[in-house]
Amino acid sequence: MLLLENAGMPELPEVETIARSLRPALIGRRIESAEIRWARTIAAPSIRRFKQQIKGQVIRDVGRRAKFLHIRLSASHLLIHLRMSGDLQVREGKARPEKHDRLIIVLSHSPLQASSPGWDKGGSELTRLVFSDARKFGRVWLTDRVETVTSHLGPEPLSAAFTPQLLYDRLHARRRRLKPLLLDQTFLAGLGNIYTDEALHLAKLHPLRSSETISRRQAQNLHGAIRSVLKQGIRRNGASIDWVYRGGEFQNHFRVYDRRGEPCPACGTAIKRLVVGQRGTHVCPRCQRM
DNA sequence: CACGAGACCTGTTCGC
DNA sequence: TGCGAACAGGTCTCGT
Repeated sequence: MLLLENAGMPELPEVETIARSLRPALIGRRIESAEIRWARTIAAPSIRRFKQQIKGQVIRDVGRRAKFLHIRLSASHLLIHLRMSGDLQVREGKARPEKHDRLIIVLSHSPLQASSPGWDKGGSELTRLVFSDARKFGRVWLTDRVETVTSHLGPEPLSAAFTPQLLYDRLHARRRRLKPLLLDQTFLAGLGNIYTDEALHLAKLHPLRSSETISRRQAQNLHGAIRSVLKQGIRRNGASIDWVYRGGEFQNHFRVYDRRGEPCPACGTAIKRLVVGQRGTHVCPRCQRM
């Protein structure tokens, strides 16, 4: 039995990593059926229509928009948000469903695409795309128009449209503390708790700084820092910590996140943990002053 | 508009 | 060892 496991978690680099690993395994496969094991996982449409509409569609591409996984089908789009504990796996073979499996999509095996030659010669083995999610926060949409789900999102931080000037303008259009603002997906789409802390430290900005006080120079630094930490995260296949561990290794390169009491990589001062907007927040008290 | 608290959920780790 | 508290990568809604 082949298991294609992923870094099951939430921020942009992790979702990008998952999209890249799933793409070759899924493109060209046909959906035979869908089994929903936790009803609330399906955000839209109704479970009945979801099952009915997804059946028979062919997977054309796998990509990402912000933290949404975007699976383009022949006649519609499957959008998946992993939230806190979601994970996507391609499973081959007939193992029993696991405890946290919330949605199981049965795929027909295309003989031209056998992922492991010599295995599964007859194409009789089942292949499944499984959405597992211990905390049940994750959501899945099946829709004709991607924008019905993603229209509220701000700019993609790695796109050409996201410029230092744009960031500066958006920061000055608001009067909010930097950390919650960067986590706000309508302001910028893709950052989560880890990469926000990392970017603010790299830019030497305090998470409580008010957005309209940021200078052009600081906005430029923040812009560079955001792109830098996201690219690094992708290069390292995302971050994996605690019990939701999978393949990434960016956790071995954190500057401040989850490093309370450890030395700042820039100046050696002990990292502090505070709570901002109910989220654990990590700062170097020396590098990041108000 | 900005912000805090509470919800939604389960599992692991911490502190006594 | 046991047990409740605290905490977790996200986002939504409500009240101030």
